[in-house]
Amino acid sequence: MDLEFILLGMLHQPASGYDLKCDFDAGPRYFWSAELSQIYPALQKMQRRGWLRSHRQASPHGPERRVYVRTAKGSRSLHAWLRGEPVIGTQRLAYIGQLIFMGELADRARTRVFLKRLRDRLNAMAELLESAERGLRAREATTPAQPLGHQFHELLCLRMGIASLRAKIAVCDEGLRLIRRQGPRRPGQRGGGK
Amino acid sequence: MDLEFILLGMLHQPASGYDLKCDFDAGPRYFWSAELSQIYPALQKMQRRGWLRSHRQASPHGPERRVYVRTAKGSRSLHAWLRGEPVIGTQRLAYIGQLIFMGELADRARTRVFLKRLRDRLNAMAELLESAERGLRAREATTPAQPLGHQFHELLCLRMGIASLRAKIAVCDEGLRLIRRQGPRRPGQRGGGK
DNA sequence: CCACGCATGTAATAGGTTACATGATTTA
DNA sequence: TAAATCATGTAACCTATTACATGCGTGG
Repeated sequence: MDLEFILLGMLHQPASGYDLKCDFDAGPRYFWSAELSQIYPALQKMQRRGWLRSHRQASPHGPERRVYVRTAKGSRSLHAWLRGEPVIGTQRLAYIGQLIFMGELADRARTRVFLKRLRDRLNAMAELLESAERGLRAREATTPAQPLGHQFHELLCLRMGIASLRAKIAVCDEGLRLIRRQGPRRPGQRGGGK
Repeated sequence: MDLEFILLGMLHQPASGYDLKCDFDAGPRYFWSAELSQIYPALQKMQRRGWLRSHRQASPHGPERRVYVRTAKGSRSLHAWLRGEPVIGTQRLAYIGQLIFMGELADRARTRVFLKRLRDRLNAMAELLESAERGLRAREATTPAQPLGHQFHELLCLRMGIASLRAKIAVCDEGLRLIRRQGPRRPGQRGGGK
């Protein structure tokens, strides 16, 4: 259900299924993702329900496109969702599970490598969002935009993603510092040194 | 697949499907969740694969329990997963979608209410994790534990969750401040005043 | 001509939630 | 005795990923 509302939101201007997939992959949509094989049937279903209209359109680069347009009914559905309670949704952060259970290996070198790799991954995501933020700020400088309009909301979302990632990265670094402070011991070696 | 490894990790000591479900609901497992109807078949499948053994055991509180124990083969599988790359997994944060598209409503009172509610929800989760952290630190004070053992890893995970939530809450507050600074205008009213 | 990007779809499978069926023990 | 907690499971459904099928247009 939520996917449909998100597609509805992304259709503030007409777009094809392919366009929407590109939007999902474009980084700022870090909070959700979907495959084409999920998007196409969803759009068809939404059209049957009267939330969208569509028409075929020639493409300059390839085969004919099917462009979807949101109807008034679709807008009403979206707005009802927006006015509702915040939908928390689900997280499946397998890396947290790996980190919790990694104590079992009792191998601080492993934990160190893991934390470094995790930090790198999180950092790469953060940099993506940060470049999107810079892009948004640049657009803001040229076009004035209304005081608390779309750009304000998009900026908040980006900052939330960035802040969350940076906070996690800081905890990785904290963990790495603690390991370093304990000195380089291999598994099997028993502790005792200050 | 990841669910199975997480169950394997949770089975560092023998447990029933019901026990594991309680663990998932107990907060510290904020990063993942599963229903009983998913857990029971998963355990059966893992037993068929030789990762677990199980035996029936009378319960003092109700019907007979089926208690699962991890085998050496199960431990090897888990450890291979732990030594592998960090698994990023998926997020489906519908509330970020709501916030992005909320610009369309052009109703700052709505955005304000939404941000307040979101902050409250995130705060409730953070408090849950913080109480788990206090509990862990209390246990740490009594039992010494090895330098970088299970408690170290669990603490890192808790801190990561807490830090991420607190960072998001700070962005909510930042958004609320910006809205307040713009003064209380209703939708339809056009901006302009400094 | 082949690889790549553009473009739309279906089929098979895996992962996850909600609803249902059953029954024991404890507590109000 | 009714409700709550403990306990295990299946069935139906929804959501999501991977694999497959098709075909246009551009550039090497």
